Amino acid sequence: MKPDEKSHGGRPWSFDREQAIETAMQLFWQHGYEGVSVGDLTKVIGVAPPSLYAAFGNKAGLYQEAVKRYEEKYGSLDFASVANASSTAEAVRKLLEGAVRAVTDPARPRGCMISSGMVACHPNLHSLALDAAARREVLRESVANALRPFTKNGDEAHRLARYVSAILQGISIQARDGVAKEDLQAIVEDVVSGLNGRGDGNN
Amino acid sequence: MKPDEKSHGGRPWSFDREQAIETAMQLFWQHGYEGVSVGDLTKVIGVAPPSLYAAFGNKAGLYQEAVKRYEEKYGSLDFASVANASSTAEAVRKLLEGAVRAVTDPARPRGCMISSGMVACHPNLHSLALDAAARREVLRESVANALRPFTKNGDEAHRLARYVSAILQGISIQARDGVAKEDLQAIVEDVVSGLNGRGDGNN
DNA sequence: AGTGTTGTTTATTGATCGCTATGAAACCTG
DNA sequence: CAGGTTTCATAGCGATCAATAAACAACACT
Repeated sequence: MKPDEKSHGGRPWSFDREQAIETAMQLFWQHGYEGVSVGDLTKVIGVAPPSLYAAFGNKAGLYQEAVKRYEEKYGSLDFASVANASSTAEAVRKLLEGAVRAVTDPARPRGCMISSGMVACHPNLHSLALDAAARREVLRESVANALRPFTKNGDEAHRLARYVSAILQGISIQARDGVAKEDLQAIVEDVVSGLNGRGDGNN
Repeated sequence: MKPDEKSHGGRPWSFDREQAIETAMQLFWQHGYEGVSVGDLTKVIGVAPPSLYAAFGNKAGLYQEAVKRYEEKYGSLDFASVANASSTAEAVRKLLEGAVRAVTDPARPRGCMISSGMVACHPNLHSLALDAAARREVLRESVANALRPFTKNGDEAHRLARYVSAILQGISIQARDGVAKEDLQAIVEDVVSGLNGRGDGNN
């Protein structure tokens, strides 16, 4: 059984499941899967190993929950702001400016858990690497969907989305490296000015 | 003493130092520092731990040698081809096309050991992470130098170099994810066409 | 109160981590 | 060959890895 499920009696959980996931997410976000041990997790969460294993199965299970939480609460791009953009360039600017704000938020670990997470790992963790790649693919797909109204066809949307995704990944790595927010915004400016000058009839 | 240094007698090395570094580089390149154990290294290199430690000091020492070798033999961009470019856009195209060729070379691990290496790690390895960030910084600086002749001033070169570096990082991650070479080339096309249309007087 | 259920605590498990002490083996010089 | 030097392979170091067995503690229901 997991915390906060209805039970037929029994000792209550001594820790909040959501808060444990939040804490684990922060650690994995900052140091990666291989950079965080179960010992680190139990120490920071303030709970003994058996409780973690009872709640999440194993380390990978907790990681998956952490990534899920990240996607839901921190990792999503500002697709809403794209809706009322007046051009491709403006739409891309909205997306990228929101991403720059997110990856440089001083209240959070730097970078994006999806765009620059699980880039390389031990062969035993290959399935986790595949999952990470799949999440980047999903992210790219959602970018393509958001940009679709501004493109001639679906192919162009997908192509543009791959370009934008590359920028997101680069911005994420540079944010982790400590690059200043203004420098990341300058990248966005370069992207946008390139799109503006292209003359594709959508600006 | 290290392999291939002149000695006053003694048992010869049973393995070639350069080849050991090459093998280690392949492993670190593919799986990252934390994704490769000393056991993996000794197994693939075909040598017992004490020999590795005698030759390289410790795991991090071998890693540094591996990165050095990577930078010298695999990681450098094609700056020579930039020299005779006729515009900013053409110069950037040369750099990025060379990078796409490199990160998708079927004879090598995918991605770039610098651009998308050591992105996150355990706090104990923080110095290695700093080193990785510094190498990305050096790479960006060399891109700036290469593009300087095509820009109005140094600031513009640095700014453009950061943009190009972000693309390199994105391309590297996507290459690791298995994205097709043509799709990565399409990203380059988008970058170049953006630079061409910008009308900065250098195309 | 008594019973069943569930989570917690404590103390480990076997495996693997990075790394090394020891002594035999293989080379040079004389 | 003998003496000196250096690397080798064996074996194992303490520490940490992810994960768990067993016993205790805290709840709901009867």
